[in-house]
Amino acid sequence: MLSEPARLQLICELRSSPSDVQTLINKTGFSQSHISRQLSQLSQAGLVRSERQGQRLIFHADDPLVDNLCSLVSQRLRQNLEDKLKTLNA
Amino acid sequence: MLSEPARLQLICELRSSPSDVQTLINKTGFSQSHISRQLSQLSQAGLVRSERQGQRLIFHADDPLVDNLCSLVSQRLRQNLEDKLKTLNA
DNA sequence: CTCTTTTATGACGATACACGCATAACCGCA
DNA sequence: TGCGGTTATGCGTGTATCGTCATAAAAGAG
Repeated sequence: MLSEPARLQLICELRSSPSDVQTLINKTGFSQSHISRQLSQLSQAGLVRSERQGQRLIFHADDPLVDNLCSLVSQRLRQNLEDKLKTLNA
Repeated sequence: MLSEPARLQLICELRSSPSDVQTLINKTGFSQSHISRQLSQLSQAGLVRSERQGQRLIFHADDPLVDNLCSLVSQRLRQNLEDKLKTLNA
């Protein structure tokens, strides 16, 4: 799920603040249909849930699993970059 | 890296035991060139390292990051399946 | 140095899927 | 129930990348 840039971007937006599809369209520039499809996948994977608020659906992404995965990977990326810097400076 | 079935399979084999490319060919059925390419990607990502032993390269996959990621995801998958079972039984 | 074995790479077909358009299905509201 | 606005889906296209074959490059053995 997180290996697809669009999905990752969507889930990042949703983690910073739950929002409806229109907001996601504005923030990401993707088409409505594309966003809807990706959200459907994320929802089926349990990484996103939706809650109706009046006419629209508000999507949430409050699964701690994503936090854990991201911190592991980002930590590794940081370390890799630091190593490359060191070899450049040497 | 782990989202690609071939790469995931390769890294799983390597985690159970370090081996050379010929062994990986036998175990996975992929072509030599394909395995070489995927190993190159995995190596660039730091998930695999190679060590020469006589004529051949022995590839290792002893990065704890993979363990951590896999345990997180497998735990979630297990939970999801259990939930589905419960809703089926109910 | 040459030969042989092992690994890496260029080229290319096949396939999967991202992405948008058009449209259908859905749902709250009057 | 009909309407307006929101989300889902069928379909087509384009692109990335998987995977193989042929071949080059690399490195140990003789």
